This record gives sequence, structure tokens and C-alpha cells, in this order.
Amino acid sequence: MTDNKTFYITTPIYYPSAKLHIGHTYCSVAADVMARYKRSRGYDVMFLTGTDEHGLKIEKAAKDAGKTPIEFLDEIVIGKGGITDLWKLMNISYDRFIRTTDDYHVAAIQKIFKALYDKGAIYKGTYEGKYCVPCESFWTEAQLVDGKCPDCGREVRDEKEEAYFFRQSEYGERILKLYEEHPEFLQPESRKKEMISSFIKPGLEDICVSRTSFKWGIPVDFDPGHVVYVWVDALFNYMTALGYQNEKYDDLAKFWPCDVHFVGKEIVRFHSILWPAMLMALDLPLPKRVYGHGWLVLDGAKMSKSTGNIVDPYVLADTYGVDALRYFLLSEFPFGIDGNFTNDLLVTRINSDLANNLGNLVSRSLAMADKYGLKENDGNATNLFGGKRESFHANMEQFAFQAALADVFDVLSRANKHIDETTPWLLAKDEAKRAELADVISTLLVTIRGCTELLAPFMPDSAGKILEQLDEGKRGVLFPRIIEK
RNA sequence: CGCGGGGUAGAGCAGUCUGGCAGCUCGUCGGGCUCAUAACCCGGAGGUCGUUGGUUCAAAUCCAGCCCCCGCAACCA
Repeated sequence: MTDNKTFYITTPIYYPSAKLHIGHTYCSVAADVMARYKRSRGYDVMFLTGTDEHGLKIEKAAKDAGKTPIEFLDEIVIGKGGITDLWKLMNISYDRFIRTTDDYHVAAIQKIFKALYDKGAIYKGTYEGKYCVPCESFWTEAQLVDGKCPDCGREVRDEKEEAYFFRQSEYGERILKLYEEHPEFLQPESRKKEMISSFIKPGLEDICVSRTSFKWGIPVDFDPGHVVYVWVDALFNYMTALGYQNEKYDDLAKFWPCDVHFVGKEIVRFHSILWPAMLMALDLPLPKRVYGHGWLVLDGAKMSKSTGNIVDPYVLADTYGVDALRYFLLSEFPFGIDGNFTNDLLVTRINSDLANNLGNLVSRSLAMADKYGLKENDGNATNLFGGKRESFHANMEQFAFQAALADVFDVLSRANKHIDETTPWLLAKDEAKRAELADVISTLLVTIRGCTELLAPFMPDSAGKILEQLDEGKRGVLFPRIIEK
């Protein structure tokens, strides 16, 4: 019995008001690669993902669809072609999936809300906002379009409602101290700059955590009419899913504090300010790292359900293959900043890296091994890795997926070059050079195997296929070249 | 003076933290090879690193200013 190292990683809980697009897939693939990588390094991994299922938008979307909220949600989350299906297709190896409508979570949030209230971290006040009567919706000043309701375009008016607030304003100093003492807490560095100058330095505001103007939420059990509003509900999923304030699970001691939350850049604020503040209020340990990754943008514009410029991951996976898509997402764009998604880029990347470099290397190496009757251990392999293996691991630890992959593909290029330099087809014509030939074949197969191990977290299926070709004599084209019409 | 990000070869991007020959992929031009998925290998052309000034033996990198593009501004990964 060994006391295994643990690694706890999360994605955001996605808001299922509509089907997910390639941007959500990007985040989940990244987290999955990290989870698989850590497992391969001997860690006991907990990989959590899920859905954030409450709020006005869901309530309205369900109503528009003529369904109850839970019917509507079930269809999008666990229905055919829904979120869990998408993760299955994309090979997302999550260990646990939380829905904020799950009973244990609901009950736990009620206890957490009460605990925050009892500690004085939450108080009752008045929420003031712009209200659209026909839509029954509150909007912030910034959400308004030309001063009017962003949904229906009609006039809004100032309205008030009773609401509970979390005393976020009291935590500015402690959050700054957190950033100072733990520079790794929030990454990349640019996000920290933004948090400090945009929000903390100007002074944090208290944040509304309950509403009475809609019903689809977790009821505040000690104050009927109020439902818990977004962030207490959503952020604590990372702990309730481990058993905090509930009996469903019992992994809190093992996995908390979280090793890393992967989040999109638009919710960095909530994860790096509000979340630690709420944990501080309850004297709970803080997550070790929050990583705010960039967005995939289309022709420079943000992907959005409302503008309709979304890319459907199902179509891409179907057209190009799941592993090719996974590889593309993490090799083409640096994780921390925005990346411009185009089909041409995807095709080019797949052809040059996967088909030409990796696929063709495997193909030509095995063809020679077969033809010359040589196996991996018939000769003495030359190490083609140089320092690339160490560099790969260092990059993975920093979530520099693009750089880590470049390390592996450098080695694969070296292997291709090695063939040209050693000209095995000439060695094969001279029986006296049999040993030399065996060394070349060994070098190639050992290198392919080594690279395959490193690539496995990124392309689990393809890595398996390469191993089958190495070990079981299977043959076949791994990554067909994509010829565009 | 709201905040943040970006501007590097025809295209897409690394490199900037920690100053030291400007690099990668695609495209393009020429050559080589015949094991391989029209693949692979070698070489060439193509850059005032947005701009102005400063620091330095040395600046894409550090400092100051300016221009342009994008995003955010309290529920879109």
C-alpha cells in the first residue's frame, strides 16, 4: 500500500442554456490531457466537471421550450447528443460529474449559505438594478443595449428587491496578500494584473448572492422566497463534489485543496477573488492554483451562442477525428491567450504534424522493420531525445501544452532525419552492415515508443493504435492526409 | 486619462518574465532520396520585430510616450 500523490483538477461547470461549442470543448480537453498526464505520472487523480443548472436563463429557456426546467436540462445534459455524450465522444476521462441540481449539492449549498450567514459574511440588503417588466428580468447597466433590455429591446426601469449580499468588500487586502505570498495562485501573470488593477485596487463591492425575482434556484431555507444566486451555488461545487457538507462523497480530506481550477478568462474574477474570499470567510483551505485560459475566437470575433458564429465540436470530430481535433486544440494555440480558430489551420496542422511527421514516420519505420525482419530490441538504439523529455515534463507542469507538444514533435523530426542520415535501404543491401541496420531500426522503434508515451494523454486512442502496431503487428494508416476539396 | 490583451517574413504563431547570432509551421524557389501516407531530407529567397525616444558593450526583450486592432466593465469556456 503506497501513499499516492494526489491531483485534483476541475473544469468550470458549464451553463447548459444551449448546446456546448468548441470553446467549452477546448477547456475540457485541456483538463483531460492534464488529468491523463498526471495519472501516467503515478498520481491519484480526481478530475471533476459538470453543469451549472440554475438561474433565470434556464428557467426562461425551459419555458420557451414548453418544458419544466429539469426536463429541459436532462435533454441538454444527459440526453442524446448532449453534454455527457460530447465528453464521451471527445474521450474526456472525468472521474466525477456534478450537476448543481443534484440533491446532495442542493442540501449542501443550503448549509453553506446558512453558515456564511451565521458568520456574518452574508447580510440582507437591497438589490437595485434595471428591470424589464415583460421579461421579468433584472439587468446591470452594462448589460443594457442602447439603454434597453438586451432580450426584447424594450424600456427598462429602476427596480429594487430584497437580497442577500456577500461581504466581498472586506477581502481586498487578504486577496492581495494571497497573490503576493502565492504568486502561482493565479496564472497567467497577465490575469493577475487585470484583477488587481480592474477590481481590487478600485475597491471590491459586496456581491449579490440571493434573488427573489425568479424561482429556479436553490431555496434559502431560512428565508422563503429567496433563492441562492449563482456564485455560492456554482463555486462550491468544487467542494460539494468531494463530500463537503454532504454524505454522498467522502474525498474532501484526500483531494482538497484543489491543485488547479481551469477556467475561461471571463470568470477568472470569480475564481480568483470571490472564491478565495468565501473560503476565507469559512476558514477553509484555498485552492492552490487558478489558471485562466484564453478563448478560441473565430475570425477575431468571440464565439457566442447569440451571434451564432459557433463551431460545432461534433462536426469537427466527425470530419477530422477526435484525436486530431484534440491535438489541434492544444498544439496550435498557447493555452493562456486567445487563439484564432480556422479550418485551414486545423487541416494544415493535422497534415503536417500528424500525417506527415508522426504517421508517416511510424509507417516507414514499421515497413522497414517488416521488410528487413528486424525488431525493436535486435539492435542498440541511439537516444534521439536529447533534453526533450525533461523539457516536455517541465512544460506540462506549467500547462504549456503547445511547447510540450513541440518538444515531442522535435524528436519525431529527428527520427525522420535519422533515416535519411543512415540510409537503411542501402545498409540492407550489404549483409556486413546487418548490425548497423538493426541499430537504426531499434532507434526508430524505441523513439516512436517513447514519443507515443508522451503523446498518450493528448491522443489516447491513437497512442493505443501505435502501440498495437509496435507490439501486435497490426498495420494501417493512423492519420490519413486530409485533401480539401 | 476606466482596465486588460495584441501588433515579429506572403499567412498563422513562438520568443519578451530572466537583454546576447530573429525561430517554428504552412506557402514559395531549387536540390536530394526511394524505406514511407505525393510523404521524408538538404539548401535558398522573403523581417527597419507597430512607432518615436531613452538605458546598455548589446534591445523583439528593459524604461517613457504615441498609433492601430481586439476584449472586458459583475452569469457565454
